[in-house]
This record gives sequence, structure tokens and C-alpha cells, in this order.
Amino acid sequence: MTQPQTPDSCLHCLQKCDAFQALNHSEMEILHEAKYDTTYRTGEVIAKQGAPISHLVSLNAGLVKVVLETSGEQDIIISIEKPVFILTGPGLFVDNRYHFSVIALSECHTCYLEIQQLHRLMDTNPDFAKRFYKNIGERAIMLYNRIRSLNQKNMAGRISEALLILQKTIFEANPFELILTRQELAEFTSMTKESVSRILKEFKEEGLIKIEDRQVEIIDFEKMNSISRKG
Amino acid sequence: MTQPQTPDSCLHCLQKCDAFQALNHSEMEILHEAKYDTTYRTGEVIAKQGAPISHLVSLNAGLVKVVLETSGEQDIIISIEKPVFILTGPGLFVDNRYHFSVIALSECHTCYLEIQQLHRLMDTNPDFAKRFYKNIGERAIMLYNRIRSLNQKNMAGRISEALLILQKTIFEANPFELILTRQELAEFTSMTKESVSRILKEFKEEGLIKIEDRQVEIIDFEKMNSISRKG
DNA sequence: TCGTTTCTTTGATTTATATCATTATTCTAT
DNA sequence: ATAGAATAATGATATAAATCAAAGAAACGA
Repeated sequence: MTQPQTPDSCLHCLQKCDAFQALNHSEMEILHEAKYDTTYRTGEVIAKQGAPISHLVSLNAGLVKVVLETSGEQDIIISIEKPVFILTGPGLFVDNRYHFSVIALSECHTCYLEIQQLHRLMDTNPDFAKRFYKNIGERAIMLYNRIRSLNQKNMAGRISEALLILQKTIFEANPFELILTRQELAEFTSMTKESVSRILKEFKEEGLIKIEDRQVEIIDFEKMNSISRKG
Repeated sequence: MTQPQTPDSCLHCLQKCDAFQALNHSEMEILHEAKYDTTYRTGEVIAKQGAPISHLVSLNAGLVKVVLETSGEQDIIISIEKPVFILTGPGLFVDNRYHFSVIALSECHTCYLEIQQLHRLMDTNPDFAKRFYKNIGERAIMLYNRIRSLNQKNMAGRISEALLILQKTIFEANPFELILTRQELAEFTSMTKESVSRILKEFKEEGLIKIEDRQVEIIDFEKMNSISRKG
């Protein structure tokens, strides 16, 4: 599973992440001294809910789903993330555990950094600390929106929102490849896979979207946005 | 609305909050130099979703609801909070805005601290910073649990969970005064006020709880816990 | 104290969505 | 290629919960 990668490529990836731009060269060096790279295959668990946070993991290539595991049968997909994504969560300063799982949706390249180094940087570089907390904060804000969506939008609204998120923020292309199965789309929108099928069928019949193979094309953005908002 | 309060009482309140125990006497002094106290009446808005975070507000007495305002008719109550509660959110390091509203459920005493002083302390006292982020992190973790509950528990499960939260973490007494109206209980559990009435009636008929006036007593904790978990 | 408004209860009905059941399709590994 | 497993589509039915409606109780202001 472990794969060699040049330090430069990892360094380059990290610097795409706002927080790490606050580090000077020697600080970066220290972070890199003990790092190692890993490749995950589709479906593999990169971070496990409940497990201790042993390292700071950075997603440098590939797509992942952030999953809330539940006692019931169906999990909840909180978000889909693309590089550069730092796998941290609020647990880092509370109980040092993951409060969600992160699972590869495609082949993923990650790099592991020493968590003690992170803490040291947080203590000595307030600018880095602020940016790092900003990163965590942005995801907390996303959670508020998630709660809103899941609780007051109807199924059509949730599906159109999900498709628009994938199109706009993840793939930035149209058509795009729908990497999620119907079951995953159901977990992303908190509904059953059967209902997902039905809503997508409606959308196709009304000419809002086209689906061929795994390629999804959003045709009527205006209508989709409207459904997503009012839903 | 503004009320005099001795500096000592406020100081005493703040020190109940973990983060502020990391401050030495002179740091506390600086925080206090520019502070001022305010009293809110029931229903008044202490923090408004979307408004800039101008001060660090500490709730020293009274109860509040943390509300997610939505485009629809019904808001979502994220949590009920009691003193000492620091009204910060993830917005502090992102866009400097509140991403929820905080509304008084009873007469509330608050104290306002200069936000620049907070930022200065964060930069100079890493221990304080960590504890402060821990505070914010704990609330983000609570959000994950909230998402789980609202999305996969049935109505009975959500209501019993809500009552148990109020009993165990807010009032720590039994019976306790239900400060929430049926409408608020509905917003806390993401259902309609009519459904809240019906579920409470069922609980009463099955001898799980007693309600007289605004006094609620949980009779069968075991059953209530079980409903809350399985629901 | 009265009148008005808000809050609460309860019943009847509707609706959105889940569940169940079946068949079709695609993927995967041998 | 082929069997077996996962994935998807679709119809029929069930059900949880919302909505509508109406009346009773409590809180509040003048």
C-alpha cells in the first residue's frame, strides 16, 4: 500500500492548503522530516470514526467521502472532499479521536505528518494556528448548512442540491462522472436508494438532467437551483 | 437594559469556563478593563445569525437557545445552554459572523469582552488558545450527534432524547421546569408542535413521564433511555 | 376584569417517503 | 465466457408524520 513519492510533490500539495502557507521553509522542513506517503484503493478506510488521531493526514490525490457512522443500517455522508484536504476534525483538541470516518471513493494518495509537529507549530506560529482553525471552522459552518438541508428540504431539493455540489465544487465540469452509487447518493441526502432512483428518473423525464452510464449532465441549472433552494 | 455588576462576579463566572483558567491574573485584568455587562429579557436576541461578531459574549446567568434560522417557517434549535457559556462559533476564525442566533429563554446576564483582547491572548498564550478551541470543538462534535439524531431517530426517540438532555445536562433535577413551549420543543426535535403534543400524551399515558403545569418529571428512566437510543 | 392573543390539545385527513417485492442490469472474479 | 454478487429500476403497498380544522386553556395587556 505504501508508495514512494518525492518530498517536493507533497510539499507542493500541502502549500495549496491555506494554513500551510503560513509556514516558512524551515518549518516545512521539520514537518517533512518524519512524513510518509500512502496510497489507498477505492473503498478503503483512511480514517476511522472512534479511532485515535495518530497523524495529520493530507489527501493529495483522489476523492473521499466523510461519513458519519450510525447505530442503524444507513450511514450519513457529511461531505465529499477533493485534494488538498486535511483530515482533521474537532476531536483534535477535545478527545483526540475521529468523529467521522473518511473513505476513499477512488485511488487516493495521502501523506502522513507527525501530529506532535503540528501541535508545536500551533504553539509557535499563531498565524498558522489561526489559518488551521479557520480550516476546521469552515467545516463546522458546512455542518450547519447540512443540518438545515437535511431537515427542511424535501427529497427533490436534497438531490438537486447534492448534484449541484458535486458539479460545482468537486468536478467543476459538466457533464461529470457521478462517482457515487445510488446507495451513496441516498446516504448523502438521507433517503432510501429507491427514492433516489425515482427522483433522478423524474429529473430526467423533466429534462433537468441527463444520465448516461455514470456521466451526469445538468441541463437546466436555473430549475435545479430553484428546486434546491425551495425544496 | 444595561446593569451594573461587580467585576469580581464576572471574573468568577469566566473562570468556571475551562479556557479562562489558562489565564494569569494580569491577563484577566486586561480582559476586564474594557468589559461591560448587560441583561436580556426572555425572547430577546443576544446574538443574531449573520451579524458580525463584535465582542466575545459570556452568558453568566439564565438560559438560552442556540437557533439555526432557516428560509422556511420553522427554525431549528441546535442546543439549550446554561452558564457559563461563551457565545463563540466557528465564524470567529472564518468570516467573523454568527452562523446561528442565540436567544434568551429567561432573564440572562451577560458580559461583553473586547474581541481584540481575545485574539491577542490566542496569539500569546497557546494553552489558552488550545482550551478555547477545545470549547469550540466540543460544540462541533455535538453537531455530529445532532445530525445523527435528527436524521435517524423517530419522533418518540427525538422527544425522549430532548427531555433527557434537559433533565440531565441543563436542570440536573427531577422534576424540572420545562422552559420550552411545545413549538420550541418541536424546533428542538425537528417536528411539528402537534406531533410533540401527541408524543408527550403517549408518554404520559404509558407512565414514562408526568407533566403538571410546566413541571416535567421523568418516571421511567430506563424506558426513556431505551426509546431515546433505539428510536 | 375583560378581551385578545398565544399556546395547547385532539381528531380527521392527506401526503411524503419508506418498505417490500421483483426483475433487470452491470460488475467482478474465476 | 459464466456464475455470482452488487447495483439499479420500478411497481404496489404501508406508514410515519404533516397538515388542516376547531375548540379549550393559559398568558398578557389595557
